[in-house]
Amino acid sequence: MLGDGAVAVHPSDERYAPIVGKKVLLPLADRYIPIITDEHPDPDKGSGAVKITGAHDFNDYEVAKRHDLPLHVIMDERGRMKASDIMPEKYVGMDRFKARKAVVADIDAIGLLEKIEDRKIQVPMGDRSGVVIEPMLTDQWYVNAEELAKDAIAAMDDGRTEFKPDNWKKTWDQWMNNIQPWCISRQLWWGHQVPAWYGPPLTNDGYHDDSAPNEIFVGENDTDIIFAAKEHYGQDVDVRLNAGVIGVNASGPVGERATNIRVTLRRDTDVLDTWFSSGLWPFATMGWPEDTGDMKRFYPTSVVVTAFDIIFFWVARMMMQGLHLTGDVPFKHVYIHAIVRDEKGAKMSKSKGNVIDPLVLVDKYGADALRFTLSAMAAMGRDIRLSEQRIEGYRNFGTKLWNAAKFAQMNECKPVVGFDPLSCQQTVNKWIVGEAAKCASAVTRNIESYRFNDAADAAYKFSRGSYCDWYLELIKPIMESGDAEAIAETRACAAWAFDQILKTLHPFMPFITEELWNEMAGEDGRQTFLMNAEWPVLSDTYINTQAENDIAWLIELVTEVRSVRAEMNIPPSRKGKMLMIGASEETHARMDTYKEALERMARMSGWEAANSAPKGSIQAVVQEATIALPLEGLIDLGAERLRLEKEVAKIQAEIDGIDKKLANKNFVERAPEKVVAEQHSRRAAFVDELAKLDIALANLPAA
RNA sequence: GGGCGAUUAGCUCAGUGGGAGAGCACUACAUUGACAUUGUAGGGGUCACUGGUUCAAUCCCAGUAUCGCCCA
Repeated sequence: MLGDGAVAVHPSDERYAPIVGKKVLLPLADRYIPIITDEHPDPDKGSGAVKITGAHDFNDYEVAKRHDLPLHVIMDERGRMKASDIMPEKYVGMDRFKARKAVVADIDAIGLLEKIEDRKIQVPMGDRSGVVIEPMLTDQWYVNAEELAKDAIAAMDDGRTEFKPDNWKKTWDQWMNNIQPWCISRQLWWGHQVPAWYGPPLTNDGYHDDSAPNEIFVGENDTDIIFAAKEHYGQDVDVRLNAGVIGVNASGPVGERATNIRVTLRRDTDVLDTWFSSGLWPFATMGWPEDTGDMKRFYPTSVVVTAFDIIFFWVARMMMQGLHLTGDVPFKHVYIHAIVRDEKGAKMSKSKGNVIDPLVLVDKYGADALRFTLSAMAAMGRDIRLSEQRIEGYRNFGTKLWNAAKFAQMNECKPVVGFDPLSCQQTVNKWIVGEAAKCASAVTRNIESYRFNDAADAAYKFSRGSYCDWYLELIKPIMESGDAEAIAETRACAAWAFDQILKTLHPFMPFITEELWNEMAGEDGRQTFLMNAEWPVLSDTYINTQAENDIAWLIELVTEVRSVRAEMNIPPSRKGKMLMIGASEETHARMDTYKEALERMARMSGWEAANSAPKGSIQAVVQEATIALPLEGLIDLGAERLRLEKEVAKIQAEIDGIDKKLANKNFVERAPEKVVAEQHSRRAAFVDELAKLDIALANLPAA
């Protein structure tokens, strides 16, 4: 109340209309203040008249500005009533809480207190101090952000810097185009102190003129400040820098220019906003303003990785200050990564207490499992709702890798210096070399385009799917074959392919891969740490189509046989002969080549060509061939019939779908030839399979 | 009020203008074999809804519903 500058009423409020423009006497302060109209007061609340304390309330400040009301700051930085023209002497020096009570008591004492109502009001509390914060008008330093923003907006517009994913540019634009002056003064004890110094105004005779505002000197260092101060005060003036007192000492006759003037400057006690200092990070850390080698090499840098809520704070500041101070953008790309939310999808926050501590997860599952999970879930433009089960799944993947390494070691697979993947003779080796090449280029491509989930996925599929599930199984027969040359090649190739796994997985699972990298080398050791090893760049010439087709066929055959056996409940322990009906010469050759692998993986005990399936066998179709597994006595013919009929229905549904398409003239005429041809060949394959299944059904004895 | 995004398997999420996927969960079988923190196989989805564009839409466009975030 002591700092009030007016009483405001709503313009539409008839009750007060007659007295608008008049003045009222402010009790205790003994001042007259005007009655004004403004949109701010709510006529339905209380009396409908609001006292305006411009220097101590945000809303009142706006009203005061609109009506050019005086802004009386009534307390000092310790919350004590400050001596001034408007402050009654009684309250000077009084603490804010005591002063409030004293004011109420004094008003009551002079008989002006009508009533006291209990009201809930919002009071800001200091985060660290825990005390009530008083809104208070003070001098602060501002940056003309609108001006600085122009360059930053332009740099984003012309693509000198790009967002990944680019939809964040809309957010950026919206914010940058509505940017407000940036207050950079912070009342903290830590941080970069504002580089501004205040000096007393001097009259010609060398005496302090209290009525004039202080002089302000800004500079990078003490020398600059003193230089600027001498420029202002005169070269003969002794300028001193002192953190506290501001003052002047002089001697000489009054009315003349004094001699021996000594001026003490006081530095602004505020520090710079954290984001102001942080904005300097990309270049201040590299020796700027010197033209250092680091600056040349790393500025602009390639990418800044951050979260979307930091676009406003850090990214914008780095862009504005970087462009202004160095003339160039700080980075080419801004990768906005996902935010990890809690299981309910809420943003984690310390004050909410829903923070998932990564260290707890690391203790539980390992850093690699957590890191891989985050990578695998980091699809561009989407947040992560962290699922512990998924971390657990990838933890198990790490164990899988460890076991694969153990197997390789048991088989004496060690990296061979100078190993040439193209020299491989064994089909499985040719195949895994090609798979490694495809994996490496997929991981590279996806990392470069910030598609980390796809990169993690490609590395996972290769190491787990291709290498562990198939390759290691397929080389077991070779390892047991006694063929020294084939074994030597396979050992070298298995080690080489495992190295590719370690390299491509290293960004996602740095610890276990580094460890295995070291372990796999055996006593010979490695030339470098894995993290310093060369990233795999494997040419497409490593891809061998013949080997691809061979292994694709093998995988299809094994999968198909496993599937029908499982569906027919044939125990894995029961091996059986495989009869190949209508198989090509190539298939016959493949059956011989992979005999051992098939015995192991498809539970086969030898094979032979046949013209038809014997009674009581289960049958499966793989490409051009029908495979019959004569397991009389073990299979339920009724179940086998049902199974085949289900297959037939599935294939028939596919054919029906394709037929529907092909019957559509518009499709045949307007779709690209390639697409139409593809449908025809798909149909042919299905029809072929259907025919074989029909024969298989016909061969079943009636149930 | 303005802007952005989401809606796909029981759960957490990828994905694509022409044949629907992963991890986990679930079911069955398997334990002298690198691996039970396992293996093999299986079940499970009108890709939110309604219109439009297209020979063709889960995908592109518009609208609706629900949810989330940012700004005022």
